[in-house]
Amino acid sequence: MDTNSGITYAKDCPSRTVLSVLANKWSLYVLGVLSGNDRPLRFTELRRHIEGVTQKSLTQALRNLERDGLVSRTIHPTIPPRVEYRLTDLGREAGTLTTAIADWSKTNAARVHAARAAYDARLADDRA
Amino acid sequence: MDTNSGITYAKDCPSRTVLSVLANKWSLYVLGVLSGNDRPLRFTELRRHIEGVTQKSLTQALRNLERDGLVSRTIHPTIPPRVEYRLTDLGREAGTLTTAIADWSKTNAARVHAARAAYDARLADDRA
DNA sequence: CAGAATCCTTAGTGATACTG
DNA sequence: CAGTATCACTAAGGATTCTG
Repeated sequence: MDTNSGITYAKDCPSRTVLSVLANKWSLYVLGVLSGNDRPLRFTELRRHIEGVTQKSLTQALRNLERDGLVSRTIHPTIPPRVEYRLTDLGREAGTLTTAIADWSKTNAARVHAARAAYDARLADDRA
Repeated sequence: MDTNSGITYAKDCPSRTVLSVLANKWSLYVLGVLSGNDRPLRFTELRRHIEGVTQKSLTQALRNLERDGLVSRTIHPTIPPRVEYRLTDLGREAGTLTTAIADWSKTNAARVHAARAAYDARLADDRA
């Protein structure tokens, strides 16, 4: 009997595997960008929209998302090659959620940064 | 002029600083657990609810969340010491969003795992 | 263009021991 | 109890080079 009605995240909880993909810096951005565009995007386009991501990290994020069925990858065997990424239905659902987080982050960034500055100031005081 | 109406995540975008905290494995769980309980939780309680987290990682996650004003930390100067963690108003908002993600992960874990298995099987085929 | 492969640096994680 | 401190280790990330 647990008197606590709250949530417990067990090690083998299947949701944790899913969360590990979503709780990733670049995955969040990829979902965000693809959600914001209804047309499929090419690799370099995607990369242009996510400043600071390296080709390696973006490739990896896209592979993980593809693997989990959130993103589909279409290769057009032309020269030069053309690869397009789009959200699957599953990905669109997830995108809605992660976009909500991104939006919240944007509108509350000031509050968070203020809290952070105050915290850091307090720390500096304590050290002095 | 950009013909693309989509989102771009600039390097200096303030939301990215916020996202870096939320896009963290343990932070998500902490917010989830604290959202699920309306009473404040102690360190070890929190840890019991998040299987597999080390004391170091949990401490770090809690510090980051406290720093960003999402979690408040109350020290009761008793012996033995008693430290309680609770969500701030800001944290409660964020918790709603991250809990939505956790819930989605839980209900869709099967679909994701199926996609993953299919992907891995295809890979194995290609290698053969 | 869209990557794969390589090397290298650093950040994250775990285990252990110690403290107010 | 709720941490801090330290060391060892692994995994993630960056820079660069190469290829169909």
